[in-house]
Amino acid sequence: MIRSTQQLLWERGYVGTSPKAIQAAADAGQGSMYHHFSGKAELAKAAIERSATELSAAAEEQLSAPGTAVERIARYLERDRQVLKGCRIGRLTADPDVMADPALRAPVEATFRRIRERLAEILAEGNQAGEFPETLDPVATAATVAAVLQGGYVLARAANDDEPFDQAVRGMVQLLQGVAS
Amino acid sequence: MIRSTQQLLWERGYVGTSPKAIQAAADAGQGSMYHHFSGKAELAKAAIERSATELSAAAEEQLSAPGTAVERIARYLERDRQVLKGCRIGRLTADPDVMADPALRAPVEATFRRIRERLAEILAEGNQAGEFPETLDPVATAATVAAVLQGGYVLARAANDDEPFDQAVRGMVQLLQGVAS
DNA sequence: GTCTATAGTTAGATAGAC
DNA sequence: GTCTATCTAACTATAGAC
Repeated sequence: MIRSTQQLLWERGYVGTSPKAIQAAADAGQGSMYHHFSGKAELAKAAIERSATELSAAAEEQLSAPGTAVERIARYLERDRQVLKGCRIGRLTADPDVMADPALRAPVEATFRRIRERLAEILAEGNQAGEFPETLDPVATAATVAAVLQGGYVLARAANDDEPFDQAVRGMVQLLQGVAS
Repeated sequence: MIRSTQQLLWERGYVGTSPKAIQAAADAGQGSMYHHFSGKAELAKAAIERSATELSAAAEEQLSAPGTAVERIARYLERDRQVLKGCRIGRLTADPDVMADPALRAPVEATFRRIRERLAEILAEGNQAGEFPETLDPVATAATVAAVLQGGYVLARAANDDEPFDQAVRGMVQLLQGVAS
């Protein structure tokens, strides 16, 4: 049931996902759903938190791998993704009801904060290893890397084509390699 | 009425915007709305097209200004924006009903295509002026720049704070300056 | 725990008077 | 052109039986 909610939130967002749709997707009755959850918001909270955890784990997989900072970030950016489906967590920022509910926004905020911190850490390591010129700001660059991903999804969905995403990622990797050389 | 629809689409998206809400915002009756428009979709089409036109014009203002490629792009990225409200056009990519309707998706697609092309043009000019190393790919870098903006909005909304947007932009500008030096 | 019935509310639109 | 009345369906939840 949580899994079905995750899927529906990904595809249709919070406003666009009805309890009835969740029940149909999970093959569960209304009574069942309202027995286990107080309502749509609580179910969404569970689903968002699970998606957030899964996403962080997936990111860590590439980011904790060995290699230079640029290599690790490039692997993170270039990992296989379902580009046209967009980011499960990022898309929630477009949902006013999610942003308005602290319980729903918190995991979204935490996920991106963690990813930016992790990227900044890696970039700072690269800095210390002499991989980058000292002028490179790890925190700002980390935000840029995270933004390229989220923005890449937006551009790809607008175009109904993976290409803009792939270009954005390629451009970002080339820039990092450019300043690292 | 179109203006009210633009505003509501910006704040609540297509799924989250009801005809009744539009009428209330525009201080118009139902009869009036359904006289001028066949329904929600047609009204949304008009609103999206107008927002797209306005956005393209605003972008062109910075991009057509004099200066080096990096300067022009930096001015575009750093222009004053209502960051926490997100991008009026970009947020529509999270709306499955907008993406599913070719008439509604078309202006979204066209807007981003135009902006990416315009950025690529400017970067190519910078290349020809010897501003960048030859390895810089104008098309890919243009997608990266556009993505940083869209992703910056996402990060800022998730954090409920402008800062991640500003950091992402700053990181992007520094990278461009870095490869240009 | 799960089911069915019920209920108040809104979404989205049509009809016909003025 | 605009207004009010009306309509069907969906949304979100509660109640109470089993």
